[in-house]
Amino acid sequence: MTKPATRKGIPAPPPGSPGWWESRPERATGPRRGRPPRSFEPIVDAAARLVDEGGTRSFSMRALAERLDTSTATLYRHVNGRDELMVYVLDRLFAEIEQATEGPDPASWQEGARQVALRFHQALAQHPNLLPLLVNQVPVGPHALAVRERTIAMLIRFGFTASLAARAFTALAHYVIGFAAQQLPVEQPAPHDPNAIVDYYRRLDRERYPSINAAADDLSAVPLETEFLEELRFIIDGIDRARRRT
Amino acid sequence: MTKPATRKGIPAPPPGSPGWWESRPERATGPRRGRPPRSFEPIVDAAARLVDEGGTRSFSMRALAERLDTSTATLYRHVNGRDELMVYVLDRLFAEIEQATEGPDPASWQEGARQVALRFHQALAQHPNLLPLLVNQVPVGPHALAVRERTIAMLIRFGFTASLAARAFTALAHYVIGFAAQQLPVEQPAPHDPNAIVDYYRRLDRERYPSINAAADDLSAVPLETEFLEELRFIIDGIDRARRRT
DNA sequence: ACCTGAACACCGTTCAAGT
DNA sequence: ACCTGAACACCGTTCAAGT
Repeated sequence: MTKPATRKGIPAPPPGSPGWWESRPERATGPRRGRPPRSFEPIVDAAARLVDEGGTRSFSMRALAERLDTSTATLYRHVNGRDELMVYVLDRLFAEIEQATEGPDPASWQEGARQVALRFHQALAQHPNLLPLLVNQVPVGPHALAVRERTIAMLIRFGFTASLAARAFTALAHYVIGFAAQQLPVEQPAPHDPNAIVDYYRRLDRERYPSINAAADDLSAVPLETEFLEELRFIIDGIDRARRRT
Repeated sequence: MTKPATRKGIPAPPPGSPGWWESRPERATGPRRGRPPRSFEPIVDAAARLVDEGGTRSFSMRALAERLDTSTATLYRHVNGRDELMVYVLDRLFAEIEQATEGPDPASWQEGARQVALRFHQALAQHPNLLPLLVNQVPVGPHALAVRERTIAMLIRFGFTASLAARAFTALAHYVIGFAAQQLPVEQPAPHDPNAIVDYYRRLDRERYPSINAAADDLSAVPLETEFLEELRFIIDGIDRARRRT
């Protein structure tokens, strides 16, 4: 576990004793500006780091307060609660994806769609512990909206109707999220063996599960990103067929 | 909240007082059989019902013990812990999906694939609170394996290679799970307005998000299952193109 | 042999009381 | 004005002690 070490054994000097105020960290050095020194953004920063390291499950307001050398009650003066905090932690993920939608148009819309989906997948693969935040939460933070807007606009420039473009974007997002949910090692600090599930399939009774067995050998040889791209091609090809129909 | 009413105000008769043993519920009426009266299965049953009603987040071993009129310590004599319990609760979902894979072969593999995916989707729509159990858990319970085996076997009978059949099944599962994660109201006992997100999009600055706005009107008119089926067609059409290449 | 009250080490959130 | 210790009402899990 990556829980920060407790300070329980090392109590801070009691209030009033010499130097107790100096021991408070991150004191504003100058006069107060518009924002207090430990305002919203640094809290989200620290929360994102904690979730990245230990997962949403082990994340706690107490651990966050500890990391920021403050109390949970102080956190609640800047943030409306754990759930709200997680909304902003999730938008941090889309800041990384946003880059993939910048720059000039790709050679084809297929290439553009592939790039956004792949970048989304890679961002999740790099921060798998953020995935649970995508369950029951359509990302509507500013970075998430930017990714959505630019991708749909790109498809429209390539001749998509607005409604098919939106449907295509959503289908891609659904696939990326489902893939991550099933294939990425979420909140398992123990070393995650990607072949464990294939081994499990292979050890199954061959008579009872002949087709699963027949496919298991093939599955094990393929790296995760190849599998992602092969399945992704299904969707992009299917979108292409729908586009030709319009 | 659907938490069962606490018995705190109404303590059971103290051990030793007359009739205290009789107040214990579900006592085996006959002699003990191989299994104790409150063994694994009834515990999973009750757990599945609790998760269905209140979600994984509000589910607790204490609430489960209360519902079964026993103590948490007793639960731990039959079950290895909350996580193990959730594995078996999830397999309950696949028992419902299994039916869709029984019976004679469909007219086409497309029809068969569509049916399994739709049934999976409908099972999740009926039990949305089970969805978080699909994050980071490839379902390997007996019913989940049966669905996997029969679907892959069906595709093989229609001329698929084993590896393409497995990839197709996985792609469909990923899509269904991702769709459910984003579109189904998970653990929100408050009335969930499916148009809320579309309204949110429509209220966005039209200059900053012109493409999102252009698509929003179309999205709102379509019922959830239609959207599911339209996106599903992308994948099935894409699988078809891959099949023709082999 | 089987069960459980009570404990242990945690949670998210709030508020009276401090400076 | 700003901060926080301590409390409240919870968790999952364990174990000594009961019958």
